Amino acid sequence: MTDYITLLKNNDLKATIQRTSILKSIDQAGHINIDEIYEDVREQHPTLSLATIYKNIILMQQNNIIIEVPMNGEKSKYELKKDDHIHLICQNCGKIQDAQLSPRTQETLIIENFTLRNAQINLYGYCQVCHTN
Amino acid sequence: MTDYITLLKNNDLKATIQRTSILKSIDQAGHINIDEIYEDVREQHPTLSLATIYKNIILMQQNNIIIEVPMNGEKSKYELKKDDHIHLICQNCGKIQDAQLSPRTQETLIIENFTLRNAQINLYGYCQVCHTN
DNA sequence: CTTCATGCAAATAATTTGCAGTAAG
DNA sequence: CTTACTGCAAATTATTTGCATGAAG
Repeated sequence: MTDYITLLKNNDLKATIQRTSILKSIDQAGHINIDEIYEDVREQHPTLSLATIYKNIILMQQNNIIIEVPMNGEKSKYELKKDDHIHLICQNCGKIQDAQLSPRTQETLIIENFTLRNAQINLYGYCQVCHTN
Repeated sequence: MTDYITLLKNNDLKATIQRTSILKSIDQAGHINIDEIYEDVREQHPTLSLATIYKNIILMQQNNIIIEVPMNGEKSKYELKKDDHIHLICQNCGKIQDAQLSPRTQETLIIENFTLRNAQINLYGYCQVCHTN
């Protein structure tokens, strides 16, 4: 269980209810977009505004607490910053699973004349449940 | 040189000036967003409207003529449909280069319990020019 | 000719901003 | 206490829609 308050303070951000709620929502969902966060946090904090979510999503990205996952044909989702990993996105049910970025894959991504800093890998296909149905 | 008219007709789309202009703009740029397409095509066709671009981008995506490339923190870009490839995105100058998706990389992406249909790989880092400066 | 595409203007959705009041440290 | 954060309303930007006119086949 991540300690959201510490996470914020380590980045010199005040630990407000709004911020910990947003982080909790992202953490629990795994991958979630702005509107879904809004719906989610409103259950506990009905006055929490969309503007606050927008402002904080930007701020937390800048502080590298959360990461944007841009999606094909829909709004970006956000996830807590974790070790490098790849996304398995089910084209049927929409579920996103995280998977390891294997050392073998990493090796194959070393490319001439390009200094790699960060690999963003999204695999689209069918998850086990949708595949077998 | 791709023949835009044939490309459109093969998909039962009328080959209008607007559509061929949009395709030409995308083709020449390699990767380009809606606003940039608009600026670009207006040079030759000042009456071509943004609404037409939006409508056609959607249509051409549905017909698999063009592909959306969602970007971190900015509007999606579009490219002509090509064989699978990966993107090398320079975090300094923003340039996007295409690179081969090597057979070795492909092999390493075979993952248990997931039926892969399409791999979207964006590598962020520094291109040769920006790296050496 | 017939059908479908375009361009415009209006509608809607998404995101950002400014600022007075409020809470964190 | 002081500074930074929030919520609201307004502003801005992005995208979609309806419809009369025009062009493609």
